Amino acid sequence: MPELPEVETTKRGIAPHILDQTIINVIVRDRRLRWPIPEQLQLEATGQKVISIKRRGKYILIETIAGTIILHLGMSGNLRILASDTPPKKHDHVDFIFNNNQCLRLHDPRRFGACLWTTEDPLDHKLLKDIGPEPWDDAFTANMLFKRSRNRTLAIKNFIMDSKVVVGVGNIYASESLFQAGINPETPAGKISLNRYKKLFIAIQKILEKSIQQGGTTLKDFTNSSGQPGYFKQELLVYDREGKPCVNCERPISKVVIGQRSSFYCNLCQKK
DNA sequence: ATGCGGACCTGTTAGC
DNA sequence: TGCTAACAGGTCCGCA
Repeated sequence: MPELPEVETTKRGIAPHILDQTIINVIVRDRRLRWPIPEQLQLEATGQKVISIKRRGKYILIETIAGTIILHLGMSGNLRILASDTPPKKHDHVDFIFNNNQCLRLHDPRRFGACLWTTEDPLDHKLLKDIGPEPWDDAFTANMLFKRSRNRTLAIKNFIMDSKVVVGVGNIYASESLFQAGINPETPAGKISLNRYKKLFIAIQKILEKSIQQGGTTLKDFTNSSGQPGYFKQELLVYDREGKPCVNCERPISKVVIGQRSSFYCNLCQKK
């Protein structure tokens, strides 16, 4: 479900409800996520006040003095702010109950998500320490993409989806940014010129920004922390538009599987 | 080091 | 209508 814009939308939605609030209870109903929810989380987060809510890549970090809750929504997760007495539904894995009577609830049917606890600097955590720059970091540039891609043979789509290269470009926005940049998704990353990487760099930033403004993309079931959908779907130019006319040339949009993921592109507007 | 494929899951939809 | 197969927004890990 969530790519970076959806995670950012979620973060912005929950932050005002839980910042400076104290966690009075952590209710774990189903520990089974990508990794089991640690018991230490319940023991050590209970009684702690939230001092900041951050996002790094697709991870949401809820910081307290004692440690940090690391959340990942995986493919199907969402976080909701609810009244603390709202009855749980299927796949509601964990509730954080706050002193203001609010409940932050993690729901994740496919269980690819994560809910972890660290007492170290979360950026040093195993899952976070080696990930690449944010799309708006100074470290993320066209030049960096160009240099890092030299001698790489993998498809450009897989290259930009590699979280060690840049975080936050998931399957939807990878297709969209490559369309915007006029690059065929199967092009070997190492064969793309600096000029084309400049276009791609701009496209990635622009698309992610725009999607965040629209509250993310709802394909079927993404909702923000209040249960509202995102509106970026109406701006998708190629994703899930196989056979429909290209907005530039009206040729039907093609679909190809790259790295086991569906990829959409215009065979005329996007060159290898 | 790089690149690929499998693995982890459930729910929904497409197709017979 | 009902069964089955394919597919879905992520990403870690092991192997060649």
